[in-house]
Amino acid sequence: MTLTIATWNINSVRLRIDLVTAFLEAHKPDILCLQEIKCAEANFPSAAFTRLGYKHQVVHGQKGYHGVATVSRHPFVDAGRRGFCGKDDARHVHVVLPDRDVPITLHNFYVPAGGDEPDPAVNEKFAHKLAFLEEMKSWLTGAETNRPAILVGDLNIAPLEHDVWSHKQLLDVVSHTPVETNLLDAVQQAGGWIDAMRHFVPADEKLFTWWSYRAQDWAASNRGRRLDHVWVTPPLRGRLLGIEVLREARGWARPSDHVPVIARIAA
DNA sequence: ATGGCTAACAACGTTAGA
Repeated sequence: MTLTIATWNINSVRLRIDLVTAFLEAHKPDILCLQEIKCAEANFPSAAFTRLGYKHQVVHGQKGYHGVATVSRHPFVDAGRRGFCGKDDARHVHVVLPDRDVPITLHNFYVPAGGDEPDPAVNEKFAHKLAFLEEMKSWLTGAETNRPAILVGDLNIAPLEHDVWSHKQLLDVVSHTPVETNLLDAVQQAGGWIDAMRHFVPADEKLFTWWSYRAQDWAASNRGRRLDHVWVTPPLRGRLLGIEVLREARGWARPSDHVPVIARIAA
């Protein structure tokens, strides 16, 4: 038995609902975690998911931008959401999945992008991003490490050299600056999280999940970044079966700039 | 080195993405 979990920054779930349903029909994950749904909860296209069997839905949305949702074919034991940095800007939701003995907690995150200037003194969006990560580090520490847990989402940081098309050229670019990559590493260490994507793909191999809309030819220039992540705690390490990055989705009609990442776990 | 694109909305420019 396999538990299949997909994560995808969809960049408007209403605009791209047909892409989402095509993806679900083709890949049939048990659970799909979406980021940047860009709608209020009342406007979430709930029926389209229910029609395909994803009737268990937890949505943390707001009008216009950000927003996350986790939809599933199987019921949740529990669910919740958390506001970070004293805001309720719809960047997190979690669900609890029944498992063999101890239930699995599944976090779905949309970390702030951080704006253009990588200096918290002059750019409050970057300061917010760093504060958000600090809060993640404190909150996800300790207890989680010994429990089965999964953390997915758009973390808006490409931590390793080969998570970007050019390490040197992106060292000063928000998403790959040392202050961000060091802080993300601290979040990971604090919770004992394992990078499930790099568990399967060697660190010296390029691995991207996002390609800018601004490229003339995204596939030819291939100036991507790995901004989307799947982490698991040690109790799930031995149950990791594989990771798939659906690169082809970037070439679909009117695509998101992010592609789905699919994780398979022995159930 | 720069510019390049896409989406939402009490919308036709602004804010946000990264």
